Amino acid sequence: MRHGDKNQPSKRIKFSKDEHRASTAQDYSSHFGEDLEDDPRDGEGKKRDFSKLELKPDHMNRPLWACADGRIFLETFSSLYKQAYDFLIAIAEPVCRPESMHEYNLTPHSLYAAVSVGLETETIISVLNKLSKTKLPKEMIDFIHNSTANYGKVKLVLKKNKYFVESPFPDVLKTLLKDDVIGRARISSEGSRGADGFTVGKSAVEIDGTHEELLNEAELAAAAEEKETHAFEIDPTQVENVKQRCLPNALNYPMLEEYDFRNDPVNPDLEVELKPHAQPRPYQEKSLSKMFGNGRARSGIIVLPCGAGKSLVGVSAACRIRKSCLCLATNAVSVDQWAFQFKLWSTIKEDQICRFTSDSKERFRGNAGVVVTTYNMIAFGGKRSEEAEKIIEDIRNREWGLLLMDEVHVVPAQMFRKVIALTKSHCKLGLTATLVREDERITDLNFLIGPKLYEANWLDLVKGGFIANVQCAEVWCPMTKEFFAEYLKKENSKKKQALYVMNPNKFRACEFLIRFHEEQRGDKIIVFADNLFALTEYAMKLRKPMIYGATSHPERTKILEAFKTSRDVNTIFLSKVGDNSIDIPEANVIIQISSHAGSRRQEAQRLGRILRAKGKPQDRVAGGKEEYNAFFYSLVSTDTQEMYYSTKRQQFLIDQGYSFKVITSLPPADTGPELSYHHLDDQLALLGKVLSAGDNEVGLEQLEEDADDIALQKARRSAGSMSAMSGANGRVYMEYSTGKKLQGQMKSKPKDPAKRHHLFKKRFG
DNA sequence: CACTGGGCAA
DNA sequence: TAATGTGCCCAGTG
Repeated sequence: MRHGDKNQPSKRIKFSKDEHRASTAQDYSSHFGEDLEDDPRDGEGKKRDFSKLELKPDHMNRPLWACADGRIFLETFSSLYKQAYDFLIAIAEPVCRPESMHEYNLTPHSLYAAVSVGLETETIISVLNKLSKTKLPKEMIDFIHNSTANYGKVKLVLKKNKYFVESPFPDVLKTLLKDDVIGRARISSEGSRGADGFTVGKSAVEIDGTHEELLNEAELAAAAEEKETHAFEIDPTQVENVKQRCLPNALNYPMLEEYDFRNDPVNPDLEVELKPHAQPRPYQEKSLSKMFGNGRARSGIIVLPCGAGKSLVGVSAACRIRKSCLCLATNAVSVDQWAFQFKLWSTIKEDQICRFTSDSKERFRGNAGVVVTTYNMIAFGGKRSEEAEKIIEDIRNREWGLLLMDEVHVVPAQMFRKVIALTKSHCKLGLTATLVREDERITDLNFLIGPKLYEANWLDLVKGGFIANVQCAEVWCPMTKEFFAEYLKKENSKKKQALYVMNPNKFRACEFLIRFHEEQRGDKIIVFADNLFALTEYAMKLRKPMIYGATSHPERTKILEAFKTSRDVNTIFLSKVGDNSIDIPEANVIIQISSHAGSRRQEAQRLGRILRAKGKPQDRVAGGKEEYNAFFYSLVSTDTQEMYYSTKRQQFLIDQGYSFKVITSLPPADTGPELSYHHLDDQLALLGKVLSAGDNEVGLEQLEEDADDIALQKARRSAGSMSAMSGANGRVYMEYSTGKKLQGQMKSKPKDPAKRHHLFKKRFG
């Protein structure tokens, strides 16, 4: 293959075949070197005048436009697209990847990531130049030089539970110590000191013969030079701040965090390996090669879409490092799943792995093991149970080979970021599908964890058949006259929301889509509603089961099991409980009726629920044309705030290259009374209900009735009756009040309905 | 074991 | 946009 494409440079190489290509600097140069000659005009003086940029004579063969401000555009129809993509994703931040033209941005952080995975300054410049239609702007070349000049000069090393800033260049350490934050973070320690006051030592450079293929020549050369190192110790609680000060946008000596795990005699080995059936897919292998590219373990972040097998990447990483591993997840369900994944993919024994959550406090036997727990458990600030206290002490005092962080986009949060300082790890690997937040903190991950090591392109994985091919659609539902009139009257955004979510036309579109997918295609459908009033109204009216926060665990399991196995249960309604960590591989259709404002992460996460590949790749290509096997509908009431939010929400997926088809004609015009709310009377009744829903001023009688209703419903659900869930008794579920006291009551199941009723009387009577 | 309350995140 | 609503976590209670 490698030799074959030399002769056919214009032929697009298949995704799976070139996964391992171009993963080192040499590969990039040699590959492009064969296709394109260096621009002969490179020696000339660089032109500053941007408007007079000249195209190279053979610009047609080159896919890039590089701008002086750091933006880079890639023509996706170029014969060199695939290789250029691999290169760009390594050195630049993808801004937007629509069908024919991608936009990337060269930033100090993206270049930090590039050099972190082994690319050298000159390689970056020469490959860019070869791919560019024009001579590279001088500004860009200077920018690359400046950004990468100090790379690799400083390391952060963990030794015997102490953190050291290490460098072969004592002058660099002096420079760093001039910084206030770093100066204050320094701890003077005893031991051998050099003339500069730094600890002097030799860095262990031993190359494992069996893994030489992982090391390229440049890295070997660099390793050979590394004879003497100087170091100073820093306060473990200041590691985060020190790393931040060293970043490209500050002192510009980004610290390398690598774990030479093969030469760590201090920490006991963990005897595990991958099972033979654990065969990483090409992109998983590629992720791992970025992490382990030079035979050591680099800290950083790997971004793979939902359903693409992030856990195998995590488990593989743990199996390569073969030291104790602390795995963090966002909730208890995830903790169970991770423990399961470790047992599924690796040879880990039952007593080497343990879960640490509020109701499962296990300890592993032996010197090394895997602990799976939650961010909450580590960061918890309150008083701990005695047992938890003991375990947490052990976790804090231990030196972890790998800190594996699931859903790593949560780590910048005030509370969760503490886990980095509270635990001592040689290597940190963060995994996520959605590296976005609606605040500005996502860039903090650069110093909290490390650079982004790899990011898969969703559409490439779709083409490879690894994730489902989803048709995304935004369904425009005009507001009914009456609902719109009320919408315009209301000041309160909450009431406005209630109106556009409950728009009868939206309900009818939803009902139509459910029927269509259930009856015509035999699909399995999830309907998402962020808002509990809408969720219950829709679910009751359509007689479908629903799961929300207060749904008990046995009940959830029962509903999911029915959805999975029963031909009669093909649609379930989920509140935002379904956004994360409920695993529903059967579903292939999503209908969103209400969402959390402009949350891009939620939108992507929900889409992720149906990304798990359905069927075999070959089944999904009909006549050479791609066929959709999953559907994602966003129902939007036109001319309302929802339109604005919807656009915002979609941005992440648009940036991944997805496009949303707009549907304006659902349900079809000739649809009549077979769908709900056909008659104006019904619509007006619904309107009345919606309008009173947001009211705190609910009469006493109403409250009492509600309390009864709620109690009855909950009792039925606890008794496990599916018919109650689906509203088969046909009675109105409940009026909804946002009154604080009532809400408190609604959340939980009263033990004795009669008594509860009495309490209500007391409270409000 | 089921439920409560305080705290946190998106 | 700010404020809000929803869900999950932990520990403590009977």
